[in-house]
Amino acid sequence: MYDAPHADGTVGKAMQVLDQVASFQRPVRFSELLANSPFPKPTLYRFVQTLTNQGMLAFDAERQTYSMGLRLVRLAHAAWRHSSLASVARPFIEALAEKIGESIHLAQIDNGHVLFVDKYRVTDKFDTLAQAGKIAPGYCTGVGKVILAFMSERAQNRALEEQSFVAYTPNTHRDRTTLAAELATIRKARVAYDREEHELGIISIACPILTGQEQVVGAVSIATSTNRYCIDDLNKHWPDLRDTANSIGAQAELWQVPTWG
Amino acid sequence: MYDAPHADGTVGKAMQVLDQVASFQRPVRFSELLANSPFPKPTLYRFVQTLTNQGMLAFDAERQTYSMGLRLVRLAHAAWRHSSLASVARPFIEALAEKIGESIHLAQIDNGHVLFVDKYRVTDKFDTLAQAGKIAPGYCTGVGKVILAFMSERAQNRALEEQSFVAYTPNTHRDRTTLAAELATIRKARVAYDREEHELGIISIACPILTGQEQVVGAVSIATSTNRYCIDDLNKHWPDLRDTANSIGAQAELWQVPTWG
DNA sequence: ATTCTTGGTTTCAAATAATGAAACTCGGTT
DNA sequence: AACCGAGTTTCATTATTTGAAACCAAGAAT
Repeated sequence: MYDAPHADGTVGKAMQVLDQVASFQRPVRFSELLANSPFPKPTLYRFVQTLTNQGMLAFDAERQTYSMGLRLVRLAHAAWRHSSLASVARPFIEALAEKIGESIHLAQIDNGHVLFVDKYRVTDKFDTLAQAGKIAPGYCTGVGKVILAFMSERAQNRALEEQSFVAYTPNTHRDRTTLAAELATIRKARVAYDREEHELGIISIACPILTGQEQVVGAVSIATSTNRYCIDDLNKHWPDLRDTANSIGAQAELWQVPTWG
Repeated sequence: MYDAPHADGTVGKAMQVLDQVASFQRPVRFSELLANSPFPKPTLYRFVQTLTNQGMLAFDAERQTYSMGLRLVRLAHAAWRHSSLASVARPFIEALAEKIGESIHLAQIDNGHVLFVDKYRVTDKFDTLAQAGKIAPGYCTGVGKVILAFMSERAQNRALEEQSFVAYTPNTHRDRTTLAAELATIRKARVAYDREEHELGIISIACPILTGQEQVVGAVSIATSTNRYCIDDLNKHWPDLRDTANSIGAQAELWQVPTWG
């Protein structure tokens, strides 16, 4: 077996339980958790208790179900402001969105996953938490592919290793080889396209957000629907998108210093 | 001393550390944490290590600082959708905002704290994470006071007990007695006002969100600036605000059942 | 150069907390 | 009345956490 996300101590196990609860996309009963848990009944029981006490989980006594706790919202607020690109990126994204009038996505890497940290929709402007925090597969989204393409070889391998390829649409990559080929191309071209690979009717163009030393920290994309535009149309926005990505990258490096103002 | 959020086990302590990092509103060095930590150096060190491994904290090697980790954003996404009123409340808030054209706030209680879970600004519509997750003092905001007023006596006492009164403006309540008097009034009137008690120039009107059994689950408010409107103007919107709050309360109870659709 | 500090990391035996098999409780069956 | 199944508690065993002390590296002071 591979190195696995080996539990570091009790805390690690507890976080594992948190993840498990989150993975059900709905309130969940203890017995359901137990069914796919590596932990024996009393152990799991105590974890769930503790986490509920701590406000990391919420227990609905009425329905005897657990869901994620509000304390997480409080903590995530800080995370979003200090560890995500979103706060730095907002003005740039806003400017870009105003200019071209399409939805803009901002994504980051979280432990191999592509994590959406912000979203600007033309219709209702920023729509953060409803969309942010969502995770998406890396191999079939614009932002995901461009991030993968610019990862270090080591990190890329690790990410691809544990990737299982689900065919969301006829265009979705089905295995590692075809994907690897495209990633190489993307790295050269410095731009990635999603040609209805994740959802039929949705296409996007994505650019990497890089540090001075060419380290990927995230990606921005313009997404649209095929009944409005085609890839070639999106391509016209490439210079703007690239500039936005660069500005965000530059700004991200400058920041951090005055974070404690 | 009072009952304190007594650590339940190792996990509880780790969460305490998370809170501590969040409480600094900026990336923080290990030594700074150590300075106000109840834990001895190696213990704290290991917690911080573990949490970083787990993605609950993020370590900036460059600057040797810790901040909140992105994993929290992912987890909070689920929390927000399943445990907060926000997802249920959105359509109602949106409707109200459209109708009256002022900012709407939605707040909930998280372990005694008033937690903002959503915010709709006229200018840029929803602005969730930038504002949501923020905590605000209960005794000097509209939503806070109305929530306190409708709490059970026990819960209210506990909340007030540990409240320290900071005088943000000349209008802020300075002690428990004057506040208690107003809370009684609020409970009767079923509406609370913030008369520039938290920030000069900002006033608001707030209604409680109640369950069928008159349990507070949160509050909605309309906020505006004194150079646009006065309390009397806000009062004209009271019926609309009350109706919105009631609708949200009703809807919140209906929901939960089909959460797993 | 050499010594002192300060901030961070590691060791290791003792103290503590987590563990899980089994037993128990409590509604709701059969 | 016996029987479930889901949830909860016990308690002796085991594994983890704990923290005093020692260590290390890199600046600052001598």
